[in-house]
Amino acid sequence: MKLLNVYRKLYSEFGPQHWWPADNELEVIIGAILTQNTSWKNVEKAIKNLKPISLSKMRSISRKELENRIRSSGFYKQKAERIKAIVKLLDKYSIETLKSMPVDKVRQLLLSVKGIGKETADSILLYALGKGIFVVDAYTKRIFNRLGFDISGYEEVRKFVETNLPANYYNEFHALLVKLAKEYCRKKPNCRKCPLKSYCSFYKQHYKE
DNA sequence: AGCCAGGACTGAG
DNA sequence: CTCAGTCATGGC
Repeated sequence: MKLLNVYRKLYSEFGPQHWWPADNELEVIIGAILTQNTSWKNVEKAIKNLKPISLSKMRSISRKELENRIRSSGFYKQKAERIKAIVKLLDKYSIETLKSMPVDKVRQLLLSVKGIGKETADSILLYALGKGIFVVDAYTKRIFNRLGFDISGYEEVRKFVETNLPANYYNEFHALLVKLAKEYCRKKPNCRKCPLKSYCSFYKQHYKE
């Protein structure tokens, strides 16, 4: 099973996912932090509470108030801290500046912020800054392993996709993998209807008669 | 009533 | 490098 065929199958099944759901780049960046190990539903309320907060207001807002506004997203103390940290970076490098900088350097900058790991950094690079970076998450690794791709490390998986798929597909592909996981992997019975079941080792082991 | 969400950090082995 | 514990709310 070729990776490009996986993409095609998912796209024809689900269509465009319109990621990242946000009104502007700052919202993508904040959202990337808020959604860490948290369902998107819980993040939406937090985003809503932050809507009236512009970037300039974000600098002066007290930590307590920030915590209260994002409480529904869980881990609210760390996340408030992390948002403060990324805003501090944006103080030195504007979003437009980051867009014009080399990918590797921006990735380094993001990873140097406490609370921003690889997935969050790459989400920002791809969905906020429009860089050619593929975002790997737990779903990606799980699905790939079930499809027989024997790779486990974050960078390994990322390189695998980036060498087997055109860069303009990264955006949609990650979104489609999340969609697939939500629809067919998370809830067990749905596994039977999965569009990739004929290639999935998990399906064969648990549901094939 | 648990278990899990569109993770990251820390410490231990 | 892998792995458990921690952080925390809300939906199912």
